[in-house]
Amino acid sequence: MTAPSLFWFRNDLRLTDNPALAAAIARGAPVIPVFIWAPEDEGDWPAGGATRWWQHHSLAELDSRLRVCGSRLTIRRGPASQIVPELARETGAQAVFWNRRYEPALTASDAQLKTDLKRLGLEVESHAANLLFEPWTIQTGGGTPFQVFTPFWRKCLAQPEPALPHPAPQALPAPAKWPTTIPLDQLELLPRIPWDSGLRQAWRPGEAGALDELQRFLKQGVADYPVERDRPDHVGTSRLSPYLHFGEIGPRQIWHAVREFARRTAPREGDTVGEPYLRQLVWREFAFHLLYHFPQTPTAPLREAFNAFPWQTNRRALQAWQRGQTGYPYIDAGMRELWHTGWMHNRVRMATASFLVKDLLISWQEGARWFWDTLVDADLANNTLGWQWTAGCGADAAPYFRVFNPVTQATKFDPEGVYVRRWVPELAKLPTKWLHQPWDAPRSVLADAGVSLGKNYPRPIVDHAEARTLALEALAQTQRDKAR
DNA sequence: TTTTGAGTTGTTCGA
DNA sequence: GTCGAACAACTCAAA
Repeated sequence: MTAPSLFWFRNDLRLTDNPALAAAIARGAPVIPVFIWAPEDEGDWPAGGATRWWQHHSLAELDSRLRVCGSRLTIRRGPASQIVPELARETGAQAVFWNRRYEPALTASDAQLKTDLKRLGLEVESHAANLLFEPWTIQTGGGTPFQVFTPFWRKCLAQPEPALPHPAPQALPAPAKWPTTIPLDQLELLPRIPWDSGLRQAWRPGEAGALDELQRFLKQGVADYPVERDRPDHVGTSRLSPYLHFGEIGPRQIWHAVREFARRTAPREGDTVGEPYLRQLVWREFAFHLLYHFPQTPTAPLREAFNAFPWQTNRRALQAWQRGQTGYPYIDAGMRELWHTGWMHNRVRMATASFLVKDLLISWQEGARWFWDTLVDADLANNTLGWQWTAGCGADAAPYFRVFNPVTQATKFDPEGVYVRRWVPELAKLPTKWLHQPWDAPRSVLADAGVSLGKNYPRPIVDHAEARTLALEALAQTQRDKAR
């Protein structure tokens, strides 16, 4: 009887295009798929509530998919440095397979574990699955990491095309005896008080959900993406971010599906259907590249001048922002969409982030923490890049004078107010003309719409024009201090 | 080494 | 109402 192999599932909860899993199967020995729940291994970034919810359902779906292949998922509780060697001993496994992770704490612990396992006489194989280009493979001509997106993008395009995705295995060879598993419920990933109904309505975690979403996007979204992606009131984006985060779909699958779609629908030379979307996919690559090369950035600004920025501590304002009670309907709509569905349209993420950082002068780290806890797609690399970009302290950041105007953004990207009415129902009856700035509405209009400012909807917690001036002064000061 | 061109997503003001 | 310029200066990447 051949000794089995362990396959350790992490952020690659899929059977399709899973190279380490394919390699484990190809080894010819029985394969034992394992998942280890170990929040303590995640360092300063243990999974937030929305992430835990998704994780639970994703694992359930993965287990049923594995069962179709004659296999099953073994679940254990961490830390992984202990559990993996323990499981190897228990099952008599000779080899361990996994796909690589790229977050600083995790690359370090994976490297350590690899060394430890080899010392125990085990074979260990790690594979590339979750990025198109691993962070160390893309370099400037000078051999340094990129800090500006466009040259990074061009360099990526100059690489050989990412490999074609592996097909999903039909079957996994089962061991003679399965190790014991913890029941999924015992991980207690689901909320005790049931606040997750909005999430359940909005999402179907798991590989099948991911593939359906990709098909939906190819059919209805990708061609109009350059315009439609800016409309939070439409479904114009891919909505693949949570699936990508958990690895229920791999970037290579998306890359080649989009390329193939573009070839079929626009066979002309030089046509760029799909390219704007692929560019966004490469922004994700850029985020991982930056996090890998600048591992301090989840908590520290890349531009050190910002260490001296006079961020305010204001619990009441922070809370108003978190709860969608700022008095700016577009901002509140976004924050409530986030709370309700675990996701927010990217257009609105920028506006809400800009509001926290520039209107309230609350640090981007506070915002990043809140997003981390509430997003189903919470991802250290993307979250860090996004917040530092908005705050103006990151790589390739927005110029400091770029302050989003919550009313202008709303009228531009939610022109009929569909988005705001969906998430801020207390304003639903306001005419569109006043919807995005109810404080300017005539009293009679407010009364007719049943809106009583300060009672059933707040007055603005700051005056945007004043806040903008203050922010610009503080930011200009930071620039001057640095220059000195 | 030095130089040059360029850089995701905006807003406001004044002509 | 529309449009272009100003809002800074810096740093990156490549020639």
